[in-house]
Amino acid sequence: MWANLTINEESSPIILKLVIRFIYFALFFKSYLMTENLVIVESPAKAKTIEKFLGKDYTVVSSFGHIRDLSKNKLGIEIEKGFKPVYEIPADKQKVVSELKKLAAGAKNVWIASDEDREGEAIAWHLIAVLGLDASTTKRIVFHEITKEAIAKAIETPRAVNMDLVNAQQARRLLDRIVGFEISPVLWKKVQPALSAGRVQSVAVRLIVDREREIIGFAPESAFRVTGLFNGLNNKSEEVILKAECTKKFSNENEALKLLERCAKASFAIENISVKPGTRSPAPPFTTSTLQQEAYRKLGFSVAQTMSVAQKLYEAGRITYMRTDSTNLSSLALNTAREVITADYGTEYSKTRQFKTHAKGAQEAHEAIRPTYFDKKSITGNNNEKKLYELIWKRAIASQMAEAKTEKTTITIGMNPAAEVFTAVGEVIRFDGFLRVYSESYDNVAEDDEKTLLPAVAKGMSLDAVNITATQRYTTPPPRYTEASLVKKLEELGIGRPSTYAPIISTIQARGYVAREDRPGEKRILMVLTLTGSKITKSEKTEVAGKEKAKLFPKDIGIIVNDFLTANFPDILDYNFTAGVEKEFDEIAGGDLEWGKMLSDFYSPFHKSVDESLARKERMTGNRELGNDPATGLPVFVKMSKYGPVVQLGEASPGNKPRFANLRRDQLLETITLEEALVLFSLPRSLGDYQGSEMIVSSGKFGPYVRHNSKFFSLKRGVDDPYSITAERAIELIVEKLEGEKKKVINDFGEIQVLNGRYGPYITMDKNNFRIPKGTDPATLTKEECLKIIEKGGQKKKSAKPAKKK
DNA sequence: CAGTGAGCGAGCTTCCGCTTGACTT
Repeated sequence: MWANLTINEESSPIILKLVIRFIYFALFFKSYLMTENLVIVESPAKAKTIEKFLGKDYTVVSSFGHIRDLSKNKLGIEIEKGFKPVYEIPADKQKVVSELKKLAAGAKNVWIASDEDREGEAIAWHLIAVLGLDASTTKRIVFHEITKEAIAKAIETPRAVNMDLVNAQQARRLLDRIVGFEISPVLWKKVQPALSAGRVQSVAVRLIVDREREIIGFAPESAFRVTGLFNGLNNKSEEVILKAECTKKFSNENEALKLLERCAKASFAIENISVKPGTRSPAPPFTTSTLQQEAYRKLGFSVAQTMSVAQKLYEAGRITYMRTDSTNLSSLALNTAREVITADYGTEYSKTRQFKTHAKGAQEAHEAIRPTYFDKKSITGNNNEKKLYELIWKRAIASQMAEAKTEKTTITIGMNPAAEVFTAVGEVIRFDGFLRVYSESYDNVAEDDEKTLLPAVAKGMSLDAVNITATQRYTTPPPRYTEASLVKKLEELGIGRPSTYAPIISTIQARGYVAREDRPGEKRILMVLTLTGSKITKSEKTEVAGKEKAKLFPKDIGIIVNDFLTANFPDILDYNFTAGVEKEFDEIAGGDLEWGKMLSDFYSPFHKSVDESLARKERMTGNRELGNDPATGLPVFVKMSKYGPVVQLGEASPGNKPRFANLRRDQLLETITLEEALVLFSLPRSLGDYQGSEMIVSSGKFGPYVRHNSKFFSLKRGVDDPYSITAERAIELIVEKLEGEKKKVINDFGEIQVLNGRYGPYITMDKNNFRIPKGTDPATLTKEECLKIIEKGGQKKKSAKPAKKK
């Protein structure tokens, strides 16, 4: 859009200024006078592309998504007037709207080309209303792919706005507003201020809380897994080595020992060899959700990071739209993919196919995510952009390639006298097909599950056991969600949309309901029995269990809110609630249900439970009594205080303030024990003297610290623990920080200092920092030179601090 | 830069889905 041209007039010479003004003027007139046809789409990048296809008679502009919404701070629904919505133009949309109004007034025809889904139809309807267009002459057009043919076809077949679809959107919007704006205030009263609830976020939190409880309740069981290493001579007299696993697992050490004893006296031979051909098919091209999952697994991107990199690629014209639930590819894409595959890999590698979209509630307004031009294997850009682009390219290309042909071989080794059998499974790829380009990653793949090529052996061949090992294995609880696996689960449940997956993840963290955390895990001892020759030895092995990296953990406030909501609003917290209302939205869209009726049927029972939950007196604090402190005999409680989860020693009474201590990050009100709680009262504690002053370790506003000589030294997160830190380690921290501070000072002129900072050397005076010009050696700067730099830098606007949220 | 933790009451918080820039260090 011309208004988005950013040329800095101030810094240009006068002649250039005039030229720039002329260009603005010309563009202004082009839009006003010469526009036969004004086409409005949702995204500015899309507008740019389409304008190229449509030629000079068309001006294509963007609405930047929705232009009107329910009022920001009030409910915005007149419930007693049959759920009449009160729409407003948000402050940040005023400018777009007034520009669109001007353009529309000067155009002969207005074409509205918002997406062909519920939201897009509503955008079209709002545009007609807000821009004051004539609904009977405004042309509503749609296309699912941005190709010349699709756009030309759309222009030939305009239609009117589909009011049923608009009403389905209004029902969705109002339902979400009612749920969010009626339940959230209940939480402010019953739990804590500034909390929130909603159809989507509350279920997302529930998934994480429910999963955590499964993990808490999980009792690991152990079994013994027996593997053998065999050797023998094949019919070419070559020595072969074969690793095989016993098909049976043994529930205890004694049973495993019994098998090993039998193995010691047994002989082994190959009982059977089975070879089965198989195929593997490529995954569909990316949707938003699968892109987020794979970018997380293969590139380690967070969900938000994936979206911001993808946005860059989209704006640069490298990929198609990145917020989509469709696996569809345009016929143009199918053809160019085929050409690239045939040219690069040969005809036998090409297999053109279209994938069906399985996602629940998919609206398929766009194509799948794919490269705009398949012949571009890589692009210029920063590293992340390159990596994500290549991932998208490979996935889309692979989706149009032939299946891989595999051969799975299973060798069965029998014992004589017969007891158990061992099997070795190997897989070879006979034709790589799409695997030549791309193989999909999966969550939670067992590390020793890899299948390899097996040696050439024949049925009946006798084998010797080099060794046979029985290793204790523990069952593992269901995995905690990562950002990406949560998105996958939400999509399966039909909850949330491609444009909201990333915001959902950030909302539930911003509210403090869940947090992305690591856990070091705990060492666990495994029993190992080994048979070598005829001797059985017993040994131990350790493994780390429960180690977590960047997983979503529920926090106490999330658990309390979740329990309150599931108790008071079970229907809305039901995993199938969205699926149910989506069905009704579909009925509204099909003209089979009146949207006002749907809302009123929902509202009466819902509003009743809002009133009932408010009427109950008690507040939710997660209060739990753990027992009595053996030292003082006082009762020990845990609960959610105004500032977070605490343990409390003794009851509060007039004149007696009980002791409080914060829970640690990795503790929950629900699971903390009396012993663990009592440890929390051991802070602040003395670590003895260092250089004649006492070291006191405690935990403050910014986490645990050591205080020495009235200076503070933070403990290292994930390394040090205030309850167990030793004096030696504390001294290390003190020395390290003091030395670092020494290095930080390059030159000290009193009120002016030259310092080494995170972003390199800088000058500081009166708490204001100034950048040192490139090419200047900071060590040689004199006080006068520093003053000059400060004077120059002082002219720049003092940067306003970002608004602080408390 | 290194606590708070009760209760009262003013005034504030909040939803989901479409879209991009703002904004720093």
